[in-house]
Amino acid sequence: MAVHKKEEFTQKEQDLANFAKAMAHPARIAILKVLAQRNECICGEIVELLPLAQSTVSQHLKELKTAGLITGAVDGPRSCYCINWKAFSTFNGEFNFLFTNLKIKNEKACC
Amino acid sequence: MAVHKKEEFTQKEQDLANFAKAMAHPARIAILKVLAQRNECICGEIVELLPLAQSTVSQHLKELKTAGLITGAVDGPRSCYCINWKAFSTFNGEFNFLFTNLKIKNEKACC
DNA sequence: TAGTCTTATCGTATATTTGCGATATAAGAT
DNA sequence: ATCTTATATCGCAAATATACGATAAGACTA
Repeated sequence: MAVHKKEEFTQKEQDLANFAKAMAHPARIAILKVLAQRNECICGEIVELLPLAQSTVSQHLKELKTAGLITGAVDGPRSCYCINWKAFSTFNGEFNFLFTNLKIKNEKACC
Repeated sequence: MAVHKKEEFTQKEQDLANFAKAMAHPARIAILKVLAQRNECICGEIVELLPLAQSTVSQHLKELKTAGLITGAVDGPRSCYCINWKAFSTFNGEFNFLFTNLKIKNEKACC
């Protein structure tokens, strides 16, 4: 039964969904906010700001990195993460293409 | 252990995460696309377009409705769904506030 | 009333996510 | 070499999500 059928949708649909999924947790939104507000990269300082254990934050960072929303580099004994702005603008473009542009064509919702 | 700590984040972080979560599946992206492309409301026609069972599509529609991304109205023996454009523009605004605007302040990522 | 059509919900199996502590890893300091 | 510090990964438990078939609910039709 529970065989996930995600691969039966188009690549763009999957990409958008994956991007959204990476942001689908308040902890990851909070991490992105921290990274966006600092020009320099942040490492375990994020752990101090969040109500989560270090291992959990590390896991969230990994998910964000895997999804391509952030970049990461090892800097000696610490790790440095930054927002991947390019990925965000790609997402924003795709998102707007799918929805915001179509809004202009449509007039009113019927319900 | 696995006590979800979502409620320990700000309301805006939770709202954004919930919105993203509603879009975090290609089937729901596909449903939104269908709804966005038609001026009139669609009902079980969506089932024909997706590689999923009727009950599964109904479940996805319920999630989208619960998250506020779409509106739904019962029209006799069939149900009618429409994109909630207002919710999308709210999300877009919040999203841009958090990330796109901050991008201007920042110059270059360090990694 | 009975039949049909459309949609929602229930029950269930499986997969994935979330979270933590414990432990491993890796680099700099003593 | 050992200690410390910072981060990643492993292993586990609990919570959620995904999907389907079966069934219920509601509204038209005959």
